[in-house]
Parts: sequence; structure tokens; C-alpha cells
Amino acid sequence: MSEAQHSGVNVQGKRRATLSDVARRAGVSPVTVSRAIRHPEMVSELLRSRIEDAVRSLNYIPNHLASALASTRTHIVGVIVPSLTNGVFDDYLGAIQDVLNPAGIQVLVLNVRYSEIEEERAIATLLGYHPEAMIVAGTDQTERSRHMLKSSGVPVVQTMDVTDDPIDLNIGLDHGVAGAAAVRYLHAQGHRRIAHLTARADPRARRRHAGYLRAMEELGLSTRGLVAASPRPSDVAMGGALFSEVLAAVPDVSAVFTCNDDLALGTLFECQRRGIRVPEDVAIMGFNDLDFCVASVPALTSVSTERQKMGTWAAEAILEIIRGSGRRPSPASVEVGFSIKERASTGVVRTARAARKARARA
Amino acid sequence: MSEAQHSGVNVQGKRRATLSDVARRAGVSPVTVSRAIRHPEMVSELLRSRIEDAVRSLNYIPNHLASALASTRTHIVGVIVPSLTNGVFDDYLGAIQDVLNPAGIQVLVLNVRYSEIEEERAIATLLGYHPEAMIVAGTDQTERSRHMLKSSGVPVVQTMDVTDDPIDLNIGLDHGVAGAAAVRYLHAQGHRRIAHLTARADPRARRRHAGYLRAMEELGLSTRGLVAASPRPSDVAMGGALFSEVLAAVPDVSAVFTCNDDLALGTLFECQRRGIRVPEDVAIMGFNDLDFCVASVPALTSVSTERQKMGTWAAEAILEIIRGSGRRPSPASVEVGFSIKERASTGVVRTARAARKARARA
DNA sequence: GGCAGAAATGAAAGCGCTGTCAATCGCCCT
DNA sequence: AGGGCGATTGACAGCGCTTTCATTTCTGCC
Repeated sequence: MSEAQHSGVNVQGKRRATLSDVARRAGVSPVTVSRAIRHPEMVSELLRSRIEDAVRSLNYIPNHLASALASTRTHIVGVIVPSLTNGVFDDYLGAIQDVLNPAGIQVLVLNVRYSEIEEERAIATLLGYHPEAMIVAGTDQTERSRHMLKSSGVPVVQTMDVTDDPIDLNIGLDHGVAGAAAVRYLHAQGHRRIAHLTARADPRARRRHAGYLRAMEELGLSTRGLVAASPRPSDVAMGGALFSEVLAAVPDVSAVFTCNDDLALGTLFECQRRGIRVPEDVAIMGFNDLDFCVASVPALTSVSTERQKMGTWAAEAILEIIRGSGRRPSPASVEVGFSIKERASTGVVRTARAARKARARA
Repeated sequence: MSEAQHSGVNVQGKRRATLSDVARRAGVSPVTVSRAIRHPEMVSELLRSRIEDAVRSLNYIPNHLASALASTRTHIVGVIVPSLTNGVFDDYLGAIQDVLNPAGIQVLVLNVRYSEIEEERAIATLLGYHPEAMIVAGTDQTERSRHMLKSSGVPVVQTMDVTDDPIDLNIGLDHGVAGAAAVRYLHAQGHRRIAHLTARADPRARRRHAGYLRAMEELGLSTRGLVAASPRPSDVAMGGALFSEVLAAVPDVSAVFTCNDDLALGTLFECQRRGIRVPEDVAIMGFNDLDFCVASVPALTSVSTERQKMGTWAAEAILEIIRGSGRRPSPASVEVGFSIKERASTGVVRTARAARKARARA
């Protein structure tokens, strides 16, 4: 619009130094500067140091956009996460970065807040940056999202969840199985009135819910009044509210399985508030095994998932494809499983080892 | 390297559609396609719909890199956060996005995990994308970071903290004052042995610590054995460990002020574990006022900060500068303050209003 | 009915950088 | 001493797009 833009000048009226500026200053050609930066070994020591001086004195920072455009290598990987509120995606993102950044790849992260529409937008946005790969959380993309990802032609990794029909690569766990396993664990502890609290915004939580329902049915247990759900993203206070709902319907509920640890913590607090003893009166079991599960009183039993491993695998698979010019990792789908961390909130006051023995005896 | 790259072909062997492909398909010139996308009103309805069809059938997604390069408008704002583990930066980022995204600006977020070196790297990386502005958390950038930001020529907003010597714009609060206020609040409640637990990784936490020390001194109180600190980033379990340290040194500690809510929660759990009553035996006060503070039992008193407001202000200030071609917001530095949310963990079982009255009487 | 002026479209140039290929230089070997 | 080789450096073109300016086409109006 204004002439300022035409001449590449920013709002402060300064123009950022370009490769050519550096070249002029160092008395070499632009290509040589480019090489001194990208492939230092190709440039003589003399020129290299002269160029380095020029770079410093001009505060030159290469224009990644121009470099990416010219080389058709963007060194960008797009990552989509549905949330940043809890520690779950922090571990995961950290693992991805720890693999990709040292390889010179920049990770662009977009948070879509559990919204499919935001996810579609985010995918389009990220693809506009021509990433060399995409990592998306979950397997519940809309048809449009799937189509965009597929036709982008870049490797796509779906994480956190497993599916029979992956877009491309897939690593995750079966949340239905995990939900059912939680129920069976509580059942094995002697519980019959097992409640489930959940926040429906998360597709994985919906799958855990389905697993809960399936397991309850298989065990011949009624779920009447035992399920409380909210359409909003979860927080700790919601745990108390949902548990209160269940309590009103089924006063003698004996165990609560929640779709995540926030709700479990909220439930624990609600029990404290009401003078309900945990685990004597009500057992509580969360999901994700966040750091506060070990710290709370009683410590919270939770289903632990391999967040870091999923991030690492996704990133390494991408690296292999990019570096190996198209070789795909095999298998292209991996199921990582989960484990139940037994703690005092479900009555396991003994050590984990003793607990295993106890179960073996049972 | 391989010829695949030279011809702009990705690992799957497909080549993504370009503007020219769309133009050819629609039987128009490339410029017209560009206009149909950026300025639809400049193109006749007939051509526009023909172009839209071509776009759809080719799955065309504009190359943001090329577009940014050609227009010298990247529509990118770089944001640096020191952490994603807790809810603090989630609110803040959400606020920034809510202002910037509707304005067509993409926010690139980099998490530097409380590391100055990572921050320097992140700043260089982001500047490589030629953002139209930068938002950084805190005012503790290294000299190199400051220099890069200044010489970039783009507007820079430092948030979360205040400083006499801002790089450019600044919005935040005085954490020293906030820390001191917390101490004075506890003092007013009758506490004398006031402990402080802190994680030193966070510069704002260090400032709150300084405020604590200053206030304690002003009140003529000893801090001997009352401070426990860890160099690592905080988590809930750390709260229990640090509190235990203090307890060993000063068994009759009467109040604990922590640098954040995670440590406060950990302290609360440790009290529960040891049978220490809160607030009767020990009062607990956190910082940030995260969602679990209202849910816990007892609810945690905490210092509430204007995270969203800081994000919103930063984003709006940037928008004004970008849109207004250089006009700066005034004032260029804003202090947002804080407020103490009184809850049961510091003995305030009555309503906040009654509490105010009680203090007025005292 | 013909011309001013607006509206719609296109041609050309270039954003900042990198890949390719060509040119130059010095040095070793026979 | 001449040829050849590797090591350096540079010229040129072009990545995909937008901006500018020129051209064409279509109005309306005296």
C-alpha cells in the first residue's frame, strides 16, 4: 500500500540488510555470502571471516522466506495440537522439537482448541508455509482436512490415537481399550458402581467414554446415573461439578474414572469438601498421569500414556523420510499402548510391586 | 540435492499447484488469479468463479513464502514464551491470537523453556521469518537478544514484567511489588514466620522473591530458614519437597508464599500428608490464580495477574502500529497491577467483602 | 455517434535467495 | 615446461508471487 512497503522498508523506516548488502560490504559476490553461511567449507578462510564481519556489522539475518523459496526446502514441519492448557501436549511438543530442531527443522505449532473448524483453518495456514511434513493430533480430522493433507503430498503423521484408515503414518493408542482397561481394573478392585466423568470436546475422551460403556456392559454393570459429561473443555473445577452430579443420582457410587487428570483432581477435592474418604468411600482414577498425580493426597491412580514416545516417533519418522528421500518407516502404523499407574486413590497403599503380587494371588 | 528438489517436487513425487497452474486452468493470466484471491472485488464475477473452480480442482493453496516475499508483508508476528506447562501462557497466547488472527496475522510461537540461550536462538529464528512485530515475555533478554530485536526495526512488545529501559513497548506488572504485597497481606493476617518457596528458573519468580525479602526486612522479620528454592522449573511435587525443607528448618512456620500456584498446591498436599491443618496451622498463598485455586480444599489464596489483558494490549498495540503505518500507542509502557484473591487457605473463610471489613477494623 | 473515463485484464519486473554451470586460479606431476 | 586437477569464486536464472504500469474493453454522455 504505502511506498514504505514497496521499498521493503519497515515501520521504523529502516531497511533490513540483505545478502547483497553483506556482499557489497565484504567485497564479494552475493553467492559467496550465501555459501559462507550455508556451506562454510566451500569458502576460503579469508573471505569467510571478511563476510562474517560484514554480517555482524550489518546485523544481517538471512531471510528464511527467500531462502526457502529459492531452495524449495522450507525446513518447516507443521504441528497441530488441540490444546495447550495441560501438560499433555507440552511433553509431546518438547519431544518433537528435541528431535527436529537439532536437524535444522523449525516446528510451527498451531493450537486449534478442540475445534474442527479451527483445525481446517490451521491446516490450510500451515500448508501455505509449504512444510516438509505435518504432524496432527488425533485421527478425527474432517473430510476437508484429510483431503488437504493428502493432496499436499507431504508426509503426515497422525498421533495420539490409532485408526484403521490413516492419512499416512500413524502412532497412538486405542483409547477405547484404555478406557475399558480402567474399568476392568476398578472392577478387579471390587468396584461395581463405577462412574465416568468426561469432557466431550476431546475426541479421545469420547473414545475412552465408549470404552467405559463397553466394559461396563461386558461386566454386566449398569451405568445408570453414573455418567456425567460436559461439552466444554475440562478444568479442575469441572471435576467437582460433574462428580456432584453423579453423587446426586447415585449416592453410593464407589469408584470414579475420569477422562483426564484435571477432572480426577477436581473429584478428589470435591470428596475432601464433602468428607468423602478416598479411597475408602470412593476410589478415583484419572487419565494421562500428569505430574500432580504422584503429589496429591492420596496420590491419584492414572492411566499413563506414551506422550513423549509418540512425539519422538513422529519426528524421527519424518526425519527419515526427508533425509532418506522418500523411504517410509515400516511399519507405518504403531500402537504404543498404555499402563495403569496404581496409586493410593484406588486403594493401593502398598508398593506397586506388592500390588502386582497381590493381584497375582487374586 | 536430488533433482526432486530442483523441480519443486516433494517426497511423494507430486508437485503442488502454483498460481500459474490455476491461471492456465482457468484460462486467465496469473495476475488475475492473484487478484481473485487477494482482492476479489477487482475481478469480474465470471472470471472469479472460473478461478475458484480451478483453485478447488487443483487443491491450490497459495504459497505464503512467495507471497510474503513479493509483497514484503509477511503477516507474521513472532511470540516467545518461556513455558507451556502451566495455564499462565495459554490464556496469554489465546488473547494474542484472538486479536491478531482475525486481522489476518499469523502468530508464530516459540517456547524457550526459561533458557536465555534458547531465547536468543528463537529470536534469530523468528526474525528470519521477517515478522511484522515481536512479542516477548519478560524483560530479561540478553544483550544479544536486545540488540537483535532493536536492530530488526520491527515493533517489539515486552510483556509480563515492567522495566525502566524497555526495548520498545512494554506492558506488565512489578513482580517485586506483588511479592512484597503478598508478604504484607500475610503479615496483616497476623503471620510472622512467613516462608517463601520458589523455582529460580523464572526471572519473574526471582523478582517476587526479591519483593518477599524486601518486605520481610521492612517488617523486621527474619527469613532465616524460611526460604527454599530450586533451580529447576517448578512442578507440583517440588512444592512438597521445598515445603519439607522449610519445615525441617523452621517447624513453627506459620505461612507459606510460593512463587506460583503449582508450588502452592504441592505445599497444600504436603500439609495434608503430614496432617498439618490449612489454614489453622499453616496458611498458603500462591501466585497466578490458576483455575485449580478455587477448586482445591481449602481454596488457595493467590495473586491474580492480568494475563489476558497483557496479551490483548500487546496485540492491539501491534495492530495499531502496523495499520497506522508507524503511529505508536501512548503511553508506550503500561503497568497492569495485580490483585490478591483471598480464599480459605489463608484463613479467609468469610466472604472477601467481610474480609476487607475485618482488615479495616484491624 | 464518438470520446472521456472507469473498469477489467495483462505484461513485465523484481522481492531475497540458491542451484547450476562456467570461469579462474594455483599447484602438482611427468 | 605443459597439462590437468581440485579448489574458489562468480554470472545467471528462477523459486511463486505481487506491484506497477500499460492495455483493452465497456460505460455513459453531450
